[in-house]
Amino acid sequence: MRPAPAQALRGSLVPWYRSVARDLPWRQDPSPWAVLVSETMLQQTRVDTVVPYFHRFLDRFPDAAACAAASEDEVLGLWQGLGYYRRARFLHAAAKAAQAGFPETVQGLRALPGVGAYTAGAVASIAFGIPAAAVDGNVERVICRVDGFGDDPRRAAGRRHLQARVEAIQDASVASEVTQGLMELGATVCSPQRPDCGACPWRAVCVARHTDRIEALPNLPARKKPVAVQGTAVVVMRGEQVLLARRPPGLLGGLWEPPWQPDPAGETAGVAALLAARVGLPATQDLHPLGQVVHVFTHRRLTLTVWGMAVSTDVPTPVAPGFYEAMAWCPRGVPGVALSKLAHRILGVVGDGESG
DNA sequence: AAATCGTGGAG
DNA sequence: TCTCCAAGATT
Repeated sequence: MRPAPAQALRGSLVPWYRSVARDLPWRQDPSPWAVLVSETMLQQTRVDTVVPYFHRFLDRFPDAAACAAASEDEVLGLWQGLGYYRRARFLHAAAKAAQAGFPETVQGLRALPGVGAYTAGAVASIAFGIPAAAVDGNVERVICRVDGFGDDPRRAAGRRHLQARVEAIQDASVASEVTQGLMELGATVCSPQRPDCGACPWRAVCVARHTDRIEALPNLPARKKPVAVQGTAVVVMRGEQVLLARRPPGLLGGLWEPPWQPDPAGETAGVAALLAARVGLPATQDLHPLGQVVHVFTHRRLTLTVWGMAVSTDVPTPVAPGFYEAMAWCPRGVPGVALSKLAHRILGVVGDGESG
């Protein structure tokens, strides 16, 4: 069995998409800015998770100019809890870059910060009707299966193959429908496990289905498990205020949190006092253990021992030591800065102690 | 090429 | 509880 002609795939895909397309918020107003925001938020993130963030973000920033005029802290504030926070900083930078004129070509879009091959193709096709390929995880899976493509689609040769195949399926008259139809098919029918082949517009021509390789494709390398890391956090209270620190670019970059650090070589003893001293706080004999927090990132499984400490109200704001960009005393209830889920969990340990 | 970078839902 | 992994980009 040979792969189906691109024209035949397009011909059955587009009518199918028009008949089943979900009513998603970014499909109501496919303006370039709204599409860029949605595509950025949707990177490695589920639709159901993104929807409320998308509404809040576009409500505050209806266009790129509004976002460009805002502070990075405010943009991060609208992103808190969504993860992969670098996306928010990139989007903010892209909004500023777009003040010179929103790019209307694949090349121009690709030059925006945080916009890679997929996002450039998605915005070009959905917002501008350009017949560009947008190969995300859904499209990768759908194409590998319909073609019975057994190579690793993430390697350079595989990526080129998928890119060319989708470009062949594309057409200027239905560019948006092809891009969204391919993703809709992967998201709602051709799922990673137990795909609903009976509902697939391509069931008659799917090579994987006819050779019983549906579950085996796409042929992806096994992913690695997160590495276990131990660390120590310090929650310093000054009356009703808690000490928060702003992280540098990288992990949770730009977000605020109670200070923490990985334990050096598995040593836990004295790390809390060391951390407090580094932050420039007075006598640390008040330090007491409050509990533990476990937080799993994509590549790290972090177990933090949380210590508590109270200082008098005349203690000034500590000087940010090396790692952190800044420190501040913030109201514990409504800090007013962007916090990660990890930070919330650390602060939650204090709440648990008080209520229990 | 391989690491890095969050979070939560589903099975 | 454990595994998988989701509309990726960058270095």
